[in-house]
Amino acid sequence: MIDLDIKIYDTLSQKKQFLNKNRVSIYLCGITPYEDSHIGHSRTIIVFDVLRRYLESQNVEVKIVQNFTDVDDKIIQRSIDENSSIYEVSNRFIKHYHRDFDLLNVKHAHMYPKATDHINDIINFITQLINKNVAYITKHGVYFSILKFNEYGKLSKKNIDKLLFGTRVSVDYKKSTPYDFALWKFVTTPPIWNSPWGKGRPGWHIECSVMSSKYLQPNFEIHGGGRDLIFPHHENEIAQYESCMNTPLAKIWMHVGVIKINNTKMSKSLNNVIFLHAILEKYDPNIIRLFCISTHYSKPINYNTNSFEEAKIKWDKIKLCYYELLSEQNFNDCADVKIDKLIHDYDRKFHDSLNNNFNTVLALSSFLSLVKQLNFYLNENSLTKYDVTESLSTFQKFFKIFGFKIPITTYDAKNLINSLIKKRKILREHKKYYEADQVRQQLENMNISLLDYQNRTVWMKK
RNA sequence: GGUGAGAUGGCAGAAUGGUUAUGCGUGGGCCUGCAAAGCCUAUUUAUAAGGGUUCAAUUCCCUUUCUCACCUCCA
Repeated sequence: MIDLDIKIYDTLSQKKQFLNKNRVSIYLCGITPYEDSHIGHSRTIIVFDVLRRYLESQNVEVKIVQNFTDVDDKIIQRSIDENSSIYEVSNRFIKHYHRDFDLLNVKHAHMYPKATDHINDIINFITQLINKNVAYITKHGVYFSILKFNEYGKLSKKNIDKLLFGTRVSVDYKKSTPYDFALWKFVTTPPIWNSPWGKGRPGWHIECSVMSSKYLQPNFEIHGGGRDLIFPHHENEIAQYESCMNTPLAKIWMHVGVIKINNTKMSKSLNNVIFLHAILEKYDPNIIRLFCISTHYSKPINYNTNSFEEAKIKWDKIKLCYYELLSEQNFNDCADVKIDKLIHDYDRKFHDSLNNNFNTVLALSSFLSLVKQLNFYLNENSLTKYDVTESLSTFQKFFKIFGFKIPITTYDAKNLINSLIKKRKILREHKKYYEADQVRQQLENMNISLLDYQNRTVWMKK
Protein backbone atom coordinates (compact mmCIF):
# COMPACT_ATOMS: atom_id res chain seq x y z
CA MET A 1 0.00 0.00 0.00
CA ILE A 2 1.40 3.33 -1.00
CA ASP A 3 1.10 6.11 1.48
CA LEU A 4 -0.03 9.37 -0.01
CA ASP A 5 2.20 11.98 1.46
CA ILE A 6 2.60 14.57 -1.22
CA LYS A 7 4.85 17.52 -0.62
CA ILE A 8 5.03 20.56 -2.85
CA TYR A 9 7.50 23.40 -2.56
CA ASP A 10 5.88 26.63 -1.48
CA THR A 11 7.46 29.82 -2.79
CA LEU A 12 6.15 31.82 0.14
CA SER A 13 7.54 29.75 3.02
CA GLN A 14 10.40 28.42 0.88
CA LYS A 15 9.64 24.98 2.23
CA LYS A 16 7.94 21.85 1.04
CA GLN A 17 4.42 21.62 2.39
CA PHE A 18 2.17 18.62 2.67
CA LEU A 19 -0.94 18.50 0.55
CA ASN A 20 -4.33 17.61 1.86
CA LYS A 21 -5.06 13.96 1.20
CA ASN A 22 -8.72 14.24 0.44
CA ARG A 23 -9.41 17.44 -1.34
CA VAL A 24 -7.16 19.83 -3.23
CA SER A 25 -8.32 23.09 -4.73
CA ILE A 26 -6.11 24.82 -7.23
CA TYR A 27 -6.32 28.31 -8.64
CA LEU A 28 -4.22 28.59 -11.74
CA CYS A 29 -3.45 31.93 -13.35
CA GLY A 30 -4.41 31.37 -16.93
CA ILE A 31 -3.73 33.30 -20.04
CA THR A 32 -4.55 36.71 -21.39
CA PRO A 33 -6.25 35.85 -24.66
CA TYR A 34 -4.75 38.41 -27.02
CA GLU A 35 -2.79 35.99 -29.17
CA ASP A 36 -2.17 32.27 -29.58
CA SER A 37 -0.64 30.25 -26.79
CA HIS A 38 3.06 29.48 -26.88
CA ILE A 39 5.14 26.64 -25.48
CA GLY A 40 5.65 28.53 -22.24
CA HIS A 41 1.93 28.44 -21.58
CA SER A 42 1.84 24.78 -22.47
CA ARG A 43 4.45 23.95 -19.89
CA THR A 44 2.56 25.52 -17.01
CA ILE A 45 -0.77 24.11 -18.10
CA ILE A 46 0.62 20.63 -18.64
CA VAL A 47 2.45 20.58 -15.32
CA PHE A 48 -0.78 21.34 -13.53
CA ASP A 49 -2.70 18.90 -15.69
CA VAL A 50 -0.31 16.10 -14.73
CA LEU A 51 -0.43 17.13 -11.08
CA ARG A 52 -4.20 17.01 -11.21
CA ARG A 53 -4.19 13.62 -12.92
CA TYR A 54 -1.75 12.27 -10.39
CA LEU A 55 -3.80 13.48 -7.45
CA GLU A 56 -6.95 12.06 -8.99
CA SER A 57 -5.22 8.73 -9.49
CA GLN A 58 -4.63 8.77 -5.74
CA ASN A 59 -8.31 9.41 -5.10
CA VAL A 60 -7.83 13.01 -4.16
CA GLU A 61 -10.73 15.19 -5.14
CA VAL A 62 -9.31 18.01 -7.22
CA LYS A 63 -10.91 21.27 -8.20
CA ILE A 64 -9.15 23.57 -10.62
CA VAL A 65 -10.21 27.12 -11.33
CA GLN A 66 -8.35 28.78 -14.16
CA ASN A 67 -9.08 32.32 -15.19
CA PHE A 68 -9.02 34.14 -18.48
CA THR A 69 -7.89 37.75 -18.16
CA ASP A 70 -10.13 39.04 -20.87
CA VAL A 71 -9.69 42.74 -20.27
CA ASP A 72 -6.19 44.06 -20.61
CA ASP A 73 -4.17 46.64 -22.50
CA LYS A 74 -2.96 44.12 -25.04
CA ILE A 75 -6.45 42.91 -25.81
CA ILE A 76 -7.68 46.45 -26.10
CA GLN A 77 -4.81 47.35 -28.40
CA ARG A 78 -5.52 44.36 -30.58
CA SER A 79 -9.22 45.19 -30.77
CA ILE A 80 -8.33 48.73 -31.84
CA ASP A 81 -5.93 47.40 -34.46
CA GLU A 82 -8.59 45.08 -35.79
CA ASN A 83 -11.37 47.56 -35.44
CA SER A 84 -13.35 45.07 -33.39
CA SER A 85 -14.27 44.65 -29.75
CA ILE A 86 -12.34 43.14 -26.88
CA TYR A 87 -14.92 40.37 -26.75
CA GLU A 88 -14.28 39.38 -30.33
CA VAL A 89 -10.56 39.26 -29.64
CA SER A 90 -10.73 37.40 -26.36
CA ASN A 91 -13.38 34.94 -27.51
CA ARG A 92 -11.35 34.10 -30.55
CA PHE A 93 -8.20 33.40 -28.59
CA ILE A 94 -10.05 31.52 -25.88
CA LYS A 95 -11.33 29.32 -28.67
CA HIS A 96 -7.78 28.89 -29.92
CA TYR A 97 -6.66 28.08 -26.41
CA HIS A 98 -9.13 25.25 -26.17
CA ARG A 99 -8.32 24.06 -29.65
CA ASP A 100 -4.62 23.73 -28.76
CA PHE A 101 -4.98 22.35 -25.28
CA ASP A 102 -7.67 19.86 -26.22
CA LEU A 103 -5.22 18.49 -28.75
CA LEU A 104 -2.69 18.24 -25.94
CA ASN A 105 -5.17 16.14 -24.00
CA VAL A 106 -5.33 18.61 -21.13
CA LYS A 107 -8.34 18.01 -18.93
CA HIS A 108 -10.66 20.95 -18.67
CA ALA A 109 -10.53 23.02 -15.54
CA HIS A 110 -13.70 22.90 -13.50
CA MET A 111 -14.23 26.59 -14.12
CA TYR A 112 -12.82 29.18 -16.47
CA PRO A 113 -13.99 32.46 -14.97
CA LYS A 114 -13.44 35.62 -16.97
CA ALA A 115 -12.64 39.03 -15.57
CA THR A 116 -15.40 40.77 -17.51
CA ASP A 117 -18.02 38.51 -15.94
CA HIS A 118 -16.97 39.67 -12.47
CA ILE A 119 -16.98 43.43 -12.68
CA ASN A 120 -19.50 43.75 -9.86
CA ASP A 121 -17.49 41.43 -7.64
CA ILE A 122 -14.40 43.45 -8.45
CA ILE A 123 -16.15 46.70 -7.56
CA ASN A 124 -17.34 45.22 -4.27
CA PHE A 125 -13.86 44.04 -3.45
CA ILE A 126 -12.34 47.43 -4.20
CA THR A 127 -15.00 49.07 -2.06
CA GLN A 128 -13.93 46.90 0.85
CA LEU A 129 -10.30 47.84 0.26
CA ILE A 130 -11.21 51.52 0.31
CA ASN A 131 -13.22 51.01 3.48
CA LYS A 132 -10.25 49.29 5.07
CA ASN A 133 -8.23 52.33 4.15
CA VAL A 134 -5.65 50.41 2.12
CA ALA A 135 -6.76 51.88 -1.19
CA TYR A 136 -7.07 55.50 -2.21
CA ILE A 137 -8.64 57.42 -5.03
CA THR A 138 -6.82 59.85 -7.30
CA LYS A 139 -8.08 61.56 -10.37
CA HIS A 140 -6.58 58.75 -12.46
CA GLY A 141 -8.01 55.81 -10.61
CA VAL A 142 -8.15 53.78 -7.45
CA TYR A 143 -4.80 52.57 -6.16
CA PHE A 144 -3.65 50.06 -3.62
CA SER A 145 -1.25 51.47 -1.09
CA ILE A 146 1.50 48.91 -0.61
CA LEU A 147 2.76 50.66 2.52
CA LYS A 148 -0.53 49.85 4.22
CA PHE A 149 0.16 46.16 3.87
CA ASN A 150 3.24 45.69 5.97
CA GLU A 151 3.97 42.22 4.63
CA TYR A 152 4.23 43.52 1.10
CA GLY A 153 7.13 41.77 -0.60
CA LYS A 154 6.91 38.57 1.44
CA LEU A 155 6.31 36.33 -1.57
CA SER A 156 8.94 37.74 -3.88
CA LYS A 157 11.30 38.43 -0.95
CA LYS A 158 11.51 42.07 -1.79
CA ASN A 159 12.34 44.76 0.64
CA ILE A 160 10.04 47.72 0.09
CA ASP A 161 12.61 50.27 1.19
CA LYS A 162 15.07 48.94 -1.34
CA LEU A 163 12.37 48.54 -3.92
CA LEU A 164 11.58 52.20 -3.59
CA PHE A 165 15.16 53.07 -4.47
CA GLY A 166 14.73 51.14 -7.69
CA THR A 167 15.35 53.06 -10.84
CA ARG A 168 13.33 50.80 -13.08
CA VAL A 169 10.01 52.35 -12.21
CA SER A 170 9.58 55.99 -13.02
CA VAL A 171 8.12 57.96 -10.16
CA ASP A 172 4.58 58.82 -11.01
CA TYR A 173 3.02 61.90 -9.49
CA LYS A 174 -0.34 60.17 -9.49
CA LYS A 175 0.60 57.62 -6.90
CA SER A 176 1.75 57.80 -3.30
CA THR A 177 4.58 55.37 -3.89
CA PRO A 178 5.82 54.14 -7.24
CA TYR A 179 4.85 50.54 -6.54
CA ASP A 180 1.26 51.26 -5.68
CA PHE A 181 -0.79 49.58 -8.33
CA ALA A 182 -4.13 50.31 -9.95
CA LEU A 183 -7.27 48.58 -8.76
CA TRP A 184 -9.49 50.63 -11.02
CA LYS A 185 -8.47 52.88 -13.88
CA PHE A 186 -10.54 55.83 -14.96
CA VAL A 187 -10.87 55.77 -18.72
CA THR A 188 -13.25 57.25 -21.23
CA THR A 189 -12.79 54.87 -24.14
CA PRO A 190 -14.34 51.40 -24.24
CA PRO A 191 -14.34 49.01 -22.62
CA ILE A 192 -15.74 50.92 -19.68
CA TRP A 193 -17.95 50.08 -16.74
CA ASN A 194 -19.64 52.25 -14.15
CA SER A 195 -18.26 52.27 -10.66
CA PRO A 196 -18.94 54.29 -7.48
CA TRP A 197 -15.76 56.23 -8.23
CA GLY A 198 -16.24 56.86 -11.90
CA LYS A 199 -16.32 55.13 -15.25
CA GLY A 200 -13.38 52.95 -16.01
CA ARG A 201 -12.05 49.42 -15.99
CA PRO A 202 -10.35 47.13 -13.48
CA GLY A 203 -6.63 46.97 -12.88
CA TRP A 204 -4.56 43.92 -13.70
CA HIS A 205 -4.24 42.14 -10.42
CA ILE A 206 -7.61 42.50 -8.80
CA GLU A 207 -9.51 39.89 -10.82
CA CYS A 208 -7.48 36.97 -9.55
CA SER A 209 -7.99 37.90 -5.90
CA VAL A 210 -11.69 38.32 -6.55
CA MET A 211 -12.29 35.17 -8.54
CA SER A 212 -10.11 32.87 -6.48
CA SER A 213 -11.85 33.97 -3.30
CA LYS A 214 -15.24 33.73 -4.93
CA TYR A 215 -14.87 30.17 -6.16
CA LEU A 216 -12.50 28.63 -3.63
CA GLN A 217 -12.39 28.42 0.13
CA PRO A 218 -10.05 30.74 2.01
CA ASN A 219 -6.57 29.30 2.33
CA PHE A 220 -7.12 26.83 -0.50
CA GLU A 221 -4.37 24.35 -1.27
CA ILE A 222 -2.46 25.61 -4.29
CA HIS A 223 -2.19 28.87 -6.13
CA GLY A 224 -0.17 28.34 -9.27
CA GLY A 225 1.28 29.99 -12.29
CA GLY A 226 4.49 30.75 -14.11
CA ARG A 227 7.54 31.93 -12.17
CA ASP A 228 7.36 35.28 -13.85
CA LEU A 229 4.07 35.95 -12.11
CA ILE A 230 5.61 36.02 -8.65
CA PHE A 231 6.25 39.71 -8.92
CA PRO A 232 4.26 41.78 -9.12
CA HIS A 233 1.14 39.77 -9.92
CA HIS A 234 1.03 37.24 -7.09
CA GLU A 235 2.60 39.63 -4.64
CA ASN A 236 -0.23 42.03 -5.37
CA GLU A 237 -2.87 39.35 -5.15
CA ILE A 238 -1.68 38.50 -1.68
CA ALA A 239 -1.65 42.16 -0.67
CA GLN A 240 -5.17 42.74 -1.91
CA TYR A 241 -6.66 39.61 -0.49
CA GLU A 242 -4.96 39.47 2.85
CA SER A 243 -5.38 43.09 3.73
CA CYS A 244 -9.07 42.64 3.04
CA MET A 245 -9.74 39.21 4.53
CA ASN A 246 -7.03 38.94 7.18
CA THR A 247 -6.44 35.34 6.25
CA PRO A 248 -3.96 33.69 3.88
CA LEU A 249 -5.18 33.37 0.31
CA ALA A 250 -3.52 30.03 -0.44
CA LYS A 251 -1.55 27.42 1.44
CA ILE A 252 1.01 26.71 -1.27
CA TRP A 253 2.31 29.02 -3.98
CA MET A 254 3.56 26.79 -6.74
CA HIS A 255 5.52 28.26 -9.63
CA VAL A 256 6.56 26.68 -12.89
CA GLY A 257 9.87 27.68 -14.48
CA VAL A 258 10.00 29.56 -17.75
CA ILE A 259 11.10 28.24 -21.12
CA LYS A 260 14.09 29.93 -22.63
CA ILE A 261 15.07 29.83 -26.27
CA ASN A 262 18.79 29.28 -26.82
CA ASN A 263 19.39 30.48 -23.30
CA THR A 264 17.55 33.75 -23.70
CA LYS A 265 14.15 34.80 -22.67
CA MET A 266 11.31 34.10 -25.03
CA SER A 267 9.79 37.42 -25.95
CA LYS A 268 7.93 39.10 -28.73
CA SER A 269 10.54 41.79 -29.13
CA LEU A 270 13.23 39.19 -29.79
CA ASN A 271 10.86 37.54 -32.20
CA ASN A 272 11.59 34.10 -30.81
CA VAL A 273 8.21 33.07 -29.49
CA ILE A 274 7.33 29.51 -30.37
CA PHE A 275 3.62 29.07 -30.76
CA LEU A 276 1.94 25.91 -29.72
CA HIS A 277 -0.03 25.43 -32.92
CA ALA A 278 3.22 25.49 -34.89
CA ILE A 279 4.68 22.73 -32.73
CA LEU A 280 1.48 20.75 -32.87
CA GLU A 281 1.75 20.69 -36.65
CA LYS A 282 5.10 18.95 -36.40
CA TYR A 283 4.94 16.84 -33.27
CA ASP A 284 2.65 14.35 -31.63
CA PRO A 285 1.00 15.97 -28.57
CA ASN A 286 2.46 13.18 -26.44
CA ILE A 287 5.92 14.41 -27.36
CA ILE A 288 5.10 17.93 -26.27
CA ARG A 289 3.81 16.62 -22.96
CA LEU A 290 6.91 14.54 -22.50
CA PHE A 291 9.10 17.54 -23.25
CA CYS A 292 7.29 19.55 -20.58
CA ILE A 293 7.75 16.97 -17.84
CA SER A 294 11.32 16.04 -18.72
CA THR A 295 12.69 18.83 -16.57
CA HIS A 296 11.69 19.46 -12.98
CA TYR A 297 8.80 21.91 -13.04
CA SER A 298 10.55 24.46 -10.86
CA LYS A 299 13.54 24.88 -13.17
CA PRO A 300 13.85 26.76 -16.40
CA ILE A 301 13.94 24.74 -19.59
CA ASN A 302 16.39 25.81 -22.20
CA TYR A 303 14.73 25.01 -25.47
CA ASN A 304 16.79 24.35 -28.56
CA THR A 305 16.19 22.64 -31.87
CA ASN A 306 16.99 19.23 -30.41
CA SER A 307 14.58 19.46 -27.52
CA PHE A 308 11.56 17.97 -29.24
CA GLU A 309 13.66 15.48 -31.18
CA GLU A 310 14.95 14.09 -27.91
CA ALA A 311 11.48 13.93 -26.45
CA LYS A 312 10.35 12.16 -29.61
CA ILE A 313 13.00 9.47 -29.24
CA LYS A 314 11.95 8.90 -25.66
CA TRP A 315 8.29 8.72 -26.56
CA ASP A 316 8.93 6.31 -29.42
CA LYS A 317 10.72 4.05 -27.01
CA ILE A 318 7.78 3.99 -24.64
CA LYS A 319 5.25 3.57 -27.40
CA LEU A 320 7.18 0.76 -29.00
CA CYS A 321 7.40 -1.18 -25.78
CA TYR A 322 3.67 -0.78 -25.32
CA TYR A 323 2.96 -2.17 -28.78
CA GLU A 324 5.44 -4.98 -28.26
CA LEU A 325 3.44 -6.04 -25.25
CA LEU A 326 0.21 -5.63 -27.15
CA SER A 327 1.55 -7.73 -30.02
CA GLU A 328 2.94 -10.47 -27.86
CA GLN A 329 1.48 -13.84 -28.78
CA ASN A 330 4.11 -16.32 -27.68
CA PHE A 331 3.67 -16.40 -23.95
CA ASN A 332 6.14 -18.41 -22.04
CA ASP A 333 3.95 -19.81 -19.35
CA CYS A 334 6.65 -22.14 -18.13
CA ALA A 335 8.69 -19.16 -17.03
CA ASP A 336 8.57 -17.53 -13.61
CA VAL A 337 6.32 -14.57 -13.07
CA LYS A 338 8.69 -11.62 -13.18
CA ILE A 339 6.41 -8.69 -13.33
CA ASP A 340 5.24 -8.47 -9.74
CA LYS A 341 8.60 -7.50 -8.37
CA LEU A 342 9.35 -5.21 -11.28
CA ILE A 343 6.10 -3.35 -10.93
CA HIS A 344 6.43 -3.18 -7.20
CA ASP A 345 9.87 -1.55 -7.44
CA TYR A 346 8.76 0.77 -10.17
CA ASP A 347 5.62 1.78 -8.32
CA ARG A 348 7.53 2.75 -5.26
CA LYS A 349 10.05 4.86 -7.12
CA PHE A 350 7.35 6.39 -9.23
CA HIS A 351 5.25 7.49 -6.29
CA ASP A 352 8.17 8.51 -4.13
CA SER A 353 9.35 10.76 -6.92
CA LEU A 354 6.03 12.41 -7.55
CA ASN A 355 5.26 12.74 -3.87
CA ASN A 356 8.51 14.56 -3.28
CA ASN A 357 7.75 17.92 -4.84
CA PHE A 358 6.31 16.39 -7.97
CA ASN A 359 9.50 15.13 -9.53
CA THR A 360 8.17 14.01 -12.90
CA VAL A 361 11.68 13.55 -14.27
CA LEU A 362 12.56 10.91 -11.75
CA ALA A 363 9.18 9.26 -12.11
CA LEU A 364 9.72 9.11 -15.83
CA SER A 365 13.16 7.62 -15.46
CA SER A 366 11.79 4.89 -13.23
CA PHE A 367 9.29 4.08 -15.94
CA LEU A 368 12.01 3.99 -18.56
CA SER A 369 13.91 1.52 -16.40
CA LEU A 370 10.82 -0.67 -16.36
CA VAL A 371 10.64 -0.38 -20.14
CA LYS A 372 14.23 -1.46 -20.40
CA GLN A 373 13.61 -4.56 -18.31
CA LEU A 374 10.50 -5.45 -20.27
CA ASN A 375 12.38 -5.07 -23.54
CA PHE A 376 14.97 -7.46 -22.26
CA TYR A 377 12.37 -10.08 -21.34
CA LEU A 378 10.44 -9.58 -24.55
CA ASN A 379 13.58 -10.14 -26.47
CA GLU A 380 14.33 -13.42 -24.75
CA ASN A 381 10.66 -14.34 -24.93
CA SER A 382 10.33 -15.12 -21.27
CA LEU A 383 7.16 -13.28 -20.27
CA THR A 384 4.10 -15.11 -19.11
CA LYS A 385 0.64 -14.08 -20.16
CA TYR A 386 0.15 -12.70 -16.67
CA ASP A 387 3.35 -10.65 -17.00
CA VAL A 388 2.14 -9.15 -20.24
CA THR A 389 -1.33 -8.36 -18.96
CA GLU A 390 0.01 -6.72 -15.83
CA SER A 391 2.58 -4.75 -17.80
CA LEU A 392 -0.07 -3.44 -20.11
CA SER A 393 -2.20 -2.29 -17.25
CA THR A 394 0.83 -0.55 -15.73
CA PHE A 395 1.37 1.23 -19.02
CA GLN A 396 -2.22 2.32 -19.06
CA LYS A 397 -2.02 3.73 -15.57
CA PHE A 398 1.15 5.54 -16.49
CA PHE A 399 -0.41 6.95 -19.65
CA LYS A 400 -3.40 8.14 -17.73
CA ILE A 401 -1.34 10.01 -15.15
CA PHE A 402 0.93 11.69 -17.66
CA GLY A 403 -1.94 12.30 -20.05
CA PHE A 404 -0.47 10.34 -22.93
CA LYS A 405 -2.91 9.18 -25.54
CA ILE A 406 -2.61 6.11 -27.71
CA PRO A 407 -5.18 5.22 -30.34
CA ILE A 408 -7.48 2.48 -29.20
CA THR A 409 -7.49 -0.75 -31.12
CA THR A 410 -10.66 -2.76 -30.81
CA TYR A 411 -10.74 -6.41 -29.98
CA ASP A 412 -11.92 -7.26 -33.50
CA ALA A 413 -9.23 -5.15 -35.08
CA LYS A 414 -6.61 -6.90 -32.98
CA ASN A 415 -7.88 -10.27 -34.10
CA LEU A 416 -7.77 -9.23 -37.71
CA ILE A 417 -4.24 -7.86 -37.34
CA ASN A 418 -3.04 -11.00 -35.62
CA SER A 419 -4.54 -13.28 -38.23
CA LEU A 420 -2.94 -11.26 -41.03
CA ILE A 421 0.39 -11.41 -39.25
CA LYS A 422 0.03 -15.16 -38.92
CA LYS A 423 -0.79 -15.43 -42.59
CA ARG A 424 2.25 -13.37 -43.48
CA LYS A 425 4.43 -15.44 -41.23
CA ILE A 426 3.54 -18.60 -43.12
CA LEU A 427 4.14 -16.89 -46.45
CA ARG A 428 7.54 -15.75 -45.26
CA GLU A 429 8.40 -19.22 -44.06
CA HIS A 430 7.69 -20.42 -47.58
CA LYS A 431 9.78 -17.56 -48.93
CA LYS A 432 6.77 -16.14 -50.72
CA TYR A 433 8.01 -12.63 -50.13
CA TYR A 434 5.93 -10.93 -52.76
CA GLU A 435 2.69 -12.21 -51.19
CA ALA A 436 4.02 -11.48 -47.72
CA ASP A 437 4.69 -7.90 -48.71
CA GLN A 438 1.17 -7.65 -50.03
CA VAL A 439 -0.15 -8.59 -46.62
CA ARG A 440 2.13 -6.03 -45.06
CA GLN A 441 0.75 -3.47 -47.48
CA GLN A 442 -2.76 -4.46 -46.55
CA LEU A 443 -1.95 -3.72 -42.91
CA GLU A 444 -0.20 -0.54 -43.92
CA ASN A 445 -3.46 0.56 -45.49
CA MET A 446 -5.09 0.03 -42.10
CA ASN A 447 -2.43 2.33 -40.63
CA ILE A 448 -0.62 -0.58 -39.07
CA SER A 449 3.10 -0.92 -39.53
CA LEU A 450 5.08 -4.07 -38.80
CA LEU A 451 8.43 -4.67 -37.23
CA ASP A 452 10.01 -8.08 -37.67
CA TYR A 453 12.15 -9.31 -34.85
CA GLN A 454 14.08 -12.50 -34.48
CA ASN A 455 11.22 -14.59 -33.20
CA ARG A 456 8.15 -12.39 -33.46
CA THR A 457 6.48 -9.61 -35.39
CA VAL A 458 5.32 -6.45 -33.67
CA TRP A 459 2.54 -4.28 -35.05
CA MET A 460 2.10 -0.66 -34.31
CA LYS A 461 -0.63 1.82 -35.02
CA LYS A 462 0.58 5.00 -36.67
C1' G B 1 22.44 47.69 -7.19
C1' G B 2 18.58 44.26 -4.63
C1' U B 3 16.37 39.32 -4.37
C1' G B 4 16.16 34.36 -5.87
C1' A B 5 17.93 30.02 -8.55
C1' G B 6 21.99 27.63 -10.62
C1' A B 7 27.21 25.66 -12.41
C1' U B 8 26.98 17.49 -12.83
C1' G B 9 30.09 12.98 -18.20
C1' G B 10 30.14 14.47 -25.74
C1' C B 11 24.68 16.41 -25.01
C1' A B 12 19.96 16.69 -22.16
C1' G B 13 18.91 16.08 -17.13
C1' A B 14 17.90 13.79 -11.80
C1' A B 15 19.53 12.48 -7.10
C1' U B 16 22.50 11.89 -2.90
C1' G B 17 26.95 12.73 3.66
C1' G B 18 29.58 6.63 1.75
C1' U B 19 26.18 2.35 -3.38
C1' U B 20 24.89 2.25 -11.81
C1' A B 21 20.13 7.96 -12.18
C1' U B 22 17.58 7.93 -16.72
C1' G B 23 17.59 9.16 -21.86
C1' C B 24 20.46 10.44 -26.14
C1' G B 25 25.18 10.07 -28.68
C1' U B 26 29.55 7.00 -29.76
C1' G B 27 32.49 1.89 -30.41
C1' G B 28 31.80 -3.39 -30.82
C1' G B 29 28.54 -7.74 -31.13
C1' C B 30 23.75 -10.44 -31.98
C1' C B 31 19.51 -10.54 -35.19
C1' U B 32 18.22 -9.65 -40.26
C1' G B 33 14.29 -11.70 -47.50
C1' C B 34 13.29 -6.44 -47.83
C1' A B 35 11.98 -2.50 -44.37
C1' A B 36 12.55 -0.78 -39.65
C1' A B 37 13.74 -1.60 -35.05
C1' G B 38 15.27 -4.21 -30.95
C1' C B 39 18.58 -6.74 -27.61
C1' C B 40 23.60 -7.44 -25.52
C1' U B 41 28.18 -5.09 -24.39
C1' A B 42 31.59 -1.23 -23.94
C1' U B 43 32.35 4.13 -23.34
C1' U B 44 34.91 9.15 -20.72
C1' U B 45 38.94 11.49 -14.05
C1' A B 46 30.95 13.63 -14.65
C1' U B 47 29.77 16.90 -10.05
C1' A B 48 32.97 25.36 -11.86
C1' A B 49 37.64 26.73 -8.73
C1' G B 50 39.93 27.09 -3.85
C1' G B 51 39.51 26.27 1.29
C1' G B 52 36.90 24.24 5.72
C1' U B 53 33.79 20.60 8.75
C1' U B 54 33.68 15.00 8.62
C1' C B 55 36.00 8.41 9.24
C1' A B 56 33.71 9.95 4.44
C1' A B 57 31.33 15.62 0.39
C1' U B 58 29.33 16.15 -5.69
C1' U B 59 25.89 16.65 -1.36
C1' C B 60 26.95 20.85 4.61
C1' C B 61 29.87 25.79 5.55
C1' C B 62 33.07 29.93 3.60
C1' U B 63 35.48 32.51 -0.50
C1' U B 64 36.14 33.28 -5.74
C1' U B 65 34.59 32.99 -10.85
C1' C B 66 30.65 32.48 -14.11
C1' U B 67 25.34 31.84 -15.75
C1' C B 68 20.22 32.76 -15.52
C1' A B 69 15.67 34.83 -13.71
C1' C B 70 12.76 38.63 -11.36
C1' C B 71 12.96 43.81 -9.98
C1' U B 72 8.33 47.01 -16.56
C1' C B 73 3.49 43.42 -19.32
C1' C B 74 4.65 38.32 -19.60
C1' A B 75 2.84 31.27 -18.25
